Amino acid sequence: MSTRKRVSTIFNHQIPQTIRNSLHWLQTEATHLSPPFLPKPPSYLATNIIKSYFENGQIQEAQILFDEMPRKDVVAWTAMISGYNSCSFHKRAWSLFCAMMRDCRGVVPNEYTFSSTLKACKGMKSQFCGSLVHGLAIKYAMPGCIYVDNVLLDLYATCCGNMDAASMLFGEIGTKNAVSWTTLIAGYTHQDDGYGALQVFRQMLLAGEELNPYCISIAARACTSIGSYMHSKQIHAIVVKNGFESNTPVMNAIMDMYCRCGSLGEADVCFHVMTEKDLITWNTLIAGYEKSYPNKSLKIYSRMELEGISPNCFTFTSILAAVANLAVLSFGEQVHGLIVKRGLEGNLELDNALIDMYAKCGNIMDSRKTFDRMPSKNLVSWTSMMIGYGSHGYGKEAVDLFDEMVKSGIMPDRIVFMAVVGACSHAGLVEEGLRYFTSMVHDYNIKPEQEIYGCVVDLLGRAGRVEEAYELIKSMPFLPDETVWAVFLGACKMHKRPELGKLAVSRVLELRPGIAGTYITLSNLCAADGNWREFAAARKLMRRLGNKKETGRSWVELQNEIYCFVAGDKVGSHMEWVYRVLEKLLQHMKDAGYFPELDYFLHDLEDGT
DNA sequence: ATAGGGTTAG
Repeated sequence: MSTRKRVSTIFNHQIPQTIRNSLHWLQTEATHLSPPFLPKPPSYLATNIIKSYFENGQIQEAQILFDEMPRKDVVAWTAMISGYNSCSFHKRAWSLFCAMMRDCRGVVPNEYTFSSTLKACKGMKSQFCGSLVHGLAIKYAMPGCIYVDNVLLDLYATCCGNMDAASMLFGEIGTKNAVSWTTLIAGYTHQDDGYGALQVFRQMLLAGEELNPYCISIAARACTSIGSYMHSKQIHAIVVKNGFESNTPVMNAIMDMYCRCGSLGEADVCFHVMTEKDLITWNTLIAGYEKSYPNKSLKIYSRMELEGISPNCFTFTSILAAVANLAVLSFGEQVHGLIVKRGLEGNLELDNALIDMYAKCGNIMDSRKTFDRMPSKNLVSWTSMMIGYGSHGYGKEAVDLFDEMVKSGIMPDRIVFMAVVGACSHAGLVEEGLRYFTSMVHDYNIKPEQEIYGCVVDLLGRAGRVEEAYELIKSMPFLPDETVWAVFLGACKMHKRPELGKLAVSRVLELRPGIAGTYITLSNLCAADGNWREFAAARKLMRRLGNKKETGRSWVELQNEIYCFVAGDKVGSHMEWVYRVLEKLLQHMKDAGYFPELDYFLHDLEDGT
């Protein structure tokens, strides 16, 4: 059925048969009627219909009706602009605004038009269009209208990340309302500046502005980015005090906040107390457990299915991440199956999660297949694929992928540089890795921070260029943190450099005391050096700490069973098999010309750690 | 008749 035909069918259903003719008649012929007899202008009706078309997702129908309107007033134009916004066709909304301004019939935009158009600019993430409209808005004397002011604020804060401009605009708003405050706070959280956000939140409370659910959930989000338990508790208290405990979106934000500052227990309590859970409630808890207790994530998911709640893309992204953490390929394949069955294939974020899952479960081929199948990729897709290649030792592939990505016009960020340098590091491609590091700083003007320095130190360190790594650390434009020293320590250990190693240990201990693993490394370094007195001292220090290094566990999956074991394990009926497999592996290793490094292994074992 | 702020992922 052609679209035009469908339009008339819908007309027949929704409004009387004659309406289309009447519309036309009213607009062309009825203008001579005197006021008391003048019916409501016909464009009211048409505009209403346009609105309801958009609400039902019938976009083409709306456009056709609009095109047929003989006289388009500003309200009709604005309804079209906001309609296109509502279905995320921001570019269409923008071109409608341009068309309206070009229209020779001289339609004058009003405050509604400006707020809708500015929203479209935000949707397009176009600072350029935004400034343009800002200028026009000033020309039409729009600032002063709170709706226009707020969306301008939103544009500068959330879309351009220009908090200076945003604060200035905020200061210029004469009578701020709750939306102004929330928008400013949201801008700070968007910049990951939780402290800035909470500061504004505090000012808002001091200014006597009344609290509302929107603003509470955004404040909770600010806490999330700080990761502070104390602040979280305070926000939760505000929720209780103001009686927002029954507001589902607010409680979702509170749960998310607890999950992200590591208080899963508190999140769980909130979850059980909530009487009205929505899909986001479930998704939040599943995502919360994904990192530290992936199996629990899966359990919550199955309970969700039992309660008849239908999962969406968000749910499956977290589930895939949980499966990736468990590294059980057969689970991952099942989840992939579920996604296909639910018809959720082709979602960008899901595909990204699939790339990551297959790589972490050891199936790099299916990672690549997913990657190649994607109709459009974003930076995360490329990065996930590179990380996958890196962890599988395919440095060359990662490097090629990086170059291909740049050629396809995607702008690299610091994380993708970490991915490619990391991949070079694991594959021994030292020169390439250094080249990317230099390129990041010089060609892309990205300021290096701790993490990327850690990657480069690792790159040099692994390759045995320990001195160079040390020089790099010394030349860093800020004080290296414990992660950088820990990476360096690994290199010293690997290449038997006890002197530099001890230096690294002392730095790590200064910056982050209380980690048993550091003492173990220290003692091993002393042992390798033959210095048994220092060895004993290090071990003693560690015991006084009373904090045991978490046992390193290994597992194999055989015929739907997972067999878990630790070094030196003797119990369990399956251990006999484990040792048999181990012997085979050792033989393969030796055949390939590798010999086990026992130095450190023995000492680690001795403590029963 | 047309306009507003709150869940992903490397």
